[in-house]
Amino acid sequence: MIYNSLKKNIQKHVQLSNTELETISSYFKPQVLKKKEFLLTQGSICKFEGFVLNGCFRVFTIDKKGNENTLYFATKDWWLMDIDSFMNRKPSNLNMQALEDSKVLLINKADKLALYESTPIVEKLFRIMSQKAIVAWQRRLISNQCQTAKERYLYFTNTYPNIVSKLTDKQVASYLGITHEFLSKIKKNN
Amino acid sequence: MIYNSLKKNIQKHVQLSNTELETISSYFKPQVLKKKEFLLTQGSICKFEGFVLNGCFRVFTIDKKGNENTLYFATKDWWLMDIDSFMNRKPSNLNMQALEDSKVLLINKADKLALYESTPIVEKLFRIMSQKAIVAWQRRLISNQCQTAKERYLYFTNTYPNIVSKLTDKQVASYLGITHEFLSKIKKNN
DNA sequence: TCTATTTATTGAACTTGTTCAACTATTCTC
DNA sequence: GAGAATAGTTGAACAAGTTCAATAAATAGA
Repeated sequence: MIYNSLKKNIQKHVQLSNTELETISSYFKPQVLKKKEFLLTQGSICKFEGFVLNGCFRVFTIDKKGNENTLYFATKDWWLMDIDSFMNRKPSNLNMQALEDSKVLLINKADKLALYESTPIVEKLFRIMSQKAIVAWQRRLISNQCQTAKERYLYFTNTYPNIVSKLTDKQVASYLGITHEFLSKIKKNN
Repeated sequence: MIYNSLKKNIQKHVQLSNTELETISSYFKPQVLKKKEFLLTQGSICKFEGFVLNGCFRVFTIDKKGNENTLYFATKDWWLMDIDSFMNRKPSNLNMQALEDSKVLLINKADKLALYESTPIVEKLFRIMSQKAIVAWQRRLISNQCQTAKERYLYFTNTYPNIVSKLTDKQVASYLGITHEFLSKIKKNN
């Protein structure tokens, strides 16, 4: 059943009844994306929140200078969202691109709002998920400010070897915040 | 009334009744800190979530190499918390130090949990606050990866002139992720 | 008000990371 | 399977930021 991994993921964060779990899942619709397809492009409004069933996505921005900066990669069991764009109907700064053939579960805004109303545990779920995300973002910022590119590279490859194996060095470099040329040099004298 | 600014802040995020507002506020207790006093020190467990009534705090970590890295500054109407430590009873990685005589409102964990139970809108409140925080942390990360130290310095001083005026250059540098010597050089050829 | 301490400035040498360009290897695609 | 496009490597010159040390300025205590 395609909803199994979503349900398991939700249960990691909050305790809830099967009925609640069914209600929540029922609002999520599957969508398939081919390699290189975009789920969201910079400038458009994000109309969904997503959960990755399989495959891999890269979430990135392109700044005025034309540099790509990767915010995160999302593989199986990761969430995909641009909260600011989704909640406030703002043009997104983010691109979400499938790095391989992928499948996601999506919920649209009307359904999400309905779910918050009908199933209060969903507020708690997303409150807890958001708080965990904050902790991760704070750690990432500190790591970026205190560690060298080589240290960050080693940490990333050691922590997420199964993600790294799906990525090109260019993509890894854009996540680490360095040029791919420099990453190549880091790898050389390892 | 000391609770006014807390109430106004809450109302910015969610719509709620006066009763709810009173209930929430009633759990928060005022505490006064003198300049240089710590509200939280690295290694101890964070027993509160706080809201700044006046004064200014610096939230920072000291890494293994001994470098101070400032996560954020909190002046009037900002929240102070270490979610990971508070929720999971983990030793905190953060220090929260008053940069001047300050006053905060604090809520402890038992009361916070009681509040989530008794007053469901609090889940929504913190869900929304957390989501806004994620957006801010993502922006900060991108800014750190894509902008030069000078660009970040100019953005910070232009965006938060009233905070910057309370800070030493050393503190600003530790927020920007550069040495204070280099900040001095940036300021010179401006 | 004097002294101790912290903060800010500056320069020189150094390290980290970038840019550009040329080349090689890989992978799409038809 | 050939050609086109993309990704990875390398080197040289450069720019951004650090480190260390010495000095000056500001602040905090007593």
